[in-house]
Amino acid sequence: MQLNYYQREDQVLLAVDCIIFGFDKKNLKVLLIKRNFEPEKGKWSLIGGFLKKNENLDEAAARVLETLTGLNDIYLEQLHTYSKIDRDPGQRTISVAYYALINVDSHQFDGIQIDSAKWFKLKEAPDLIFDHNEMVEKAMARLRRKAMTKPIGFELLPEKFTMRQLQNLYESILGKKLDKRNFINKINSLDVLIKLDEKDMTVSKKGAYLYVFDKDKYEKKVEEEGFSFKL
Amino acid sequence: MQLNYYQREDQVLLAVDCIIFGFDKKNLKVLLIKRNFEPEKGKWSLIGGFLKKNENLDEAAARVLETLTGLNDIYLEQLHTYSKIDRDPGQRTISVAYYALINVDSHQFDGIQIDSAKWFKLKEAPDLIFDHNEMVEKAMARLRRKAMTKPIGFELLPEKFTMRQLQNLYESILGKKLDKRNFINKINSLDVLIKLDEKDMTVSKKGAYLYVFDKDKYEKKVEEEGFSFKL
DNA sequence: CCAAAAGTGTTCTCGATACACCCATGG
DNA sequence: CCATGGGTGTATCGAGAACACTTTTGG
Repeated sequence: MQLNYYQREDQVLLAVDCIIFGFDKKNLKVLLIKRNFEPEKGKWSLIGGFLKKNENLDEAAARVLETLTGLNDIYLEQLHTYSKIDRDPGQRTISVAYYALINVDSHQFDGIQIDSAKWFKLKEAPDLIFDHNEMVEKAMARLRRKAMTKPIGFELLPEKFTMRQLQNLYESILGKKLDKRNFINKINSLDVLIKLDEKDMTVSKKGAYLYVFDKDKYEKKVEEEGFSFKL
Repeated sequence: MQLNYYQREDQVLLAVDCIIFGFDKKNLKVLLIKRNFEPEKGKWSLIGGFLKKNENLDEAAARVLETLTGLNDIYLEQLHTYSKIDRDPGQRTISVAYYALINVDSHQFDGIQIDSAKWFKLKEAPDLIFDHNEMVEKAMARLRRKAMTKPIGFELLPEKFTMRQLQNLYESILGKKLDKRNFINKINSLDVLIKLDEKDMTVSKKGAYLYVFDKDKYEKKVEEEGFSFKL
C-alpha cells in the first residue's frame, strides 16, 4: 500500500463551529460559550473545536458539542465552510459551520462545561469572535428558508405545545406577524398534529389545547406524497 | 505577536472539487477530467486541486479551474464539504465542493490541459473516483432547487437564445416536460427578457425570435421588489 | 363583571395548470 | 403542398391573504 501521494501540498487546521438554536416559549435563542483559551480568551463564541484524524466532520461537530455542553444525540446539519485567510488570527484555520435546532426544556445541560455555555436571545446576542457573527447570520437565513417548506419547527418545541407557541415560533423565525386563523388552518390542513384532551393553563384563564407532532404520520406523508407546504 | 496556539491539533489536506455544468442546445452536461496522477490515475474525476496557504477556498476553486481548463472569471458557488475518512485512499483529505454554470459556446477552452477535460451528458457520464458521483448528485439537486426560484438558467445559455432553447434547458434541469404556452407566459410575466428583431433560422423554416437576458432590469427588480418565481 | 387569551369560517384574488389551433417557410 | 417547428389566449381550480366576533374564566 502506498501512502502520501500529496506530500508537497499544504496542510491546514480544520475546525467545526456549531450554531445551536433553541426556542424558549417566546424567543428564538442561540447557544454561546465564553472562550477560555487564547486567542480572544474571554470573548463569546460559537461552540467549536478541531477535526481529529479519526473522525469525519459530522462526528467532530457532535463530539465538540457534547464535550462542551453535554448535549448529545442532536441532529447537526452542515452549513458552510469558512476560509478567509485571517479569519482566526492565531493560525490559519478553516472552519466548517454546523447548525442544529433543539428544544431548550427537554435538553438539560449535564455536561462538564455547563457554566460557560449560555443561551442568548438572538437580538441580544453579543458580538462574537472571528467570523462567527456571519455564521449565525447564514444559519438564520437557512433556518428561515427551511421553515417555509418543512415542518422544521417541531424540533424546537417541547413535546406538547399549544398553537400559540407554534405560531410564536414561526413568527420568530420568519420575523413577522402571522394571522392566527390562517396559521391554524394551514397547520391543520397539513394533518400532522395530534390534538390532546389536555390543556395548558399557565397562560390564559381559558386554557389552550396541547398538541403533539405525529412524526410517524409526517414521515409516511413525506414518502407517499412528497409533503410540502408554504407559509 | 503570538502564533501557533493550536499546535497540538491535527492538520489535514484540504481539496476543492468543481462541478461545472454546461448546456449545449439540447443537453445538460458536466465537465470531467482524466486524472493524470495517482491514486486512481486514468479514471475520470471532477476538476480538483488543493488549497494553498495563501488563498481562501473560493480563490482555490477558481485557480484550480483555470489551471486545468483555462476557464476563468466563472462564478463558483460553494456546495458542501466532504470528509469521510477513507474518501481518498491516497491520504486523509477533506474536500470542499464548488459548482458553476457556464455557457459552453462562449467559454472556449484555451487552457493548457484542454485535452484531458471533456464534456459529458449528465446521463452518460462515467463513474467517477472517490465520492465525486455523490458531489454531482448534490450539485444537481441544488441546481434544480435554485432553478425553481431564480432565473439561474441564463448563465447556461448563449447571450442570444430562443424560447425553445430556454425551455429545453429548464426541462433538462427539472427533468420533466413543460407546457410551451404556460412556460412562455410565465417567462414573459417576469419581464426580464428583451426580444430581438433577429431570428434563429438554424432549426425551423419559420425561424424563432432571439432573446437576451436583461441583467440590469433583473437586478433592479431583485432590489426593489424581491424578485421571485416558481416553475 | 371584565380583561385577556382561545377558538372559529368565509370571501376574494391571483397564480398555476390544462388545453388546440393557425402561421410561416424550405424542401 | 406539406411537414416541421413557431407562435398565441382562455377557462378552471386551488392556495394564500384578508378579515371580526364569540367563548371562557380567574381575578
